[in-house]
Amino acid sequence: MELRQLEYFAAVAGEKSFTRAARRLHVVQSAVSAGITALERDLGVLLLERTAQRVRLTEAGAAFLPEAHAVLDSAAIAREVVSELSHGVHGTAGRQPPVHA
Amino acid sequence: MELRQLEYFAAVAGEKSFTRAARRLHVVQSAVSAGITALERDLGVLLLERTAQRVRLTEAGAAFLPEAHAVLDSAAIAREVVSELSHGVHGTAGRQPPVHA
DNA sequence: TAAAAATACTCCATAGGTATTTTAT
DNA sequence: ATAAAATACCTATGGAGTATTTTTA
Repeated sequence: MELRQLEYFAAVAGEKSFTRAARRLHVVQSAVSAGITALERDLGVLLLERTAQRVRLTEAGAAFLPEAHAVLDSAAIAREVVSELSHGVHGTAGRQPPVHA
Repeated sequence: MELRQLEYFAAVAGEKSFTRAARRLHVVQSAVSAGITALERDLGVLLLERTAQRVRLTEAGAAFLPEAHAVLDSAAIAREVVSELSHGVHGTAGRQPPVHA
């Protein structure tokens, strides 16, 4: 499992399309296809049902999607924490306000 | 940021040693060194202070460590969710009990 | 036939291994 | 002299791109 693959999966699930997801991710459609396939192979389950002109979540995909988002969210927070540190925010009062505040 | 790098970082932080972390991870010491360096370059901060015979967390490293664990934990949960599904657990009652129950 | 996903290929980045060097005790 | 991390080098894997094929509505 790789963070990039989770991003691809979340994008495809959101767009319900490999092609549109690829556009949004600024990569090529075949890269998204390969990434999702690799993730599915790694997990040992199908996440997406590809019926031409429509992409649907499988049961496993539906269960996995919120977890994938959770991983991506925590990764974003991890990055923010050090970013804030190196930008001079040292207090431990609150976490969300990313820029202003 | 990659999950593998977070595993390396967590292991080094836990062992306070690149060499012992490498043993625990079943990879070679230079791989851990390279992985941590890549993570530090990606984040733009030093995470570990290497003084011969001792590895210490920097301030940024100390702040990052619990977040790294959070990412790894959520990734493990994501994996479990689909694993449980494909092993016949369909109910949505509770999450923790991984095997028995 | 049109739109979308999969596949075949090529290229390049990088992860990991071995061996060596550097550094501090 | 020892122990540990960094570095140099090599190889293999795989990620992403281009082009093409397959599929189905």
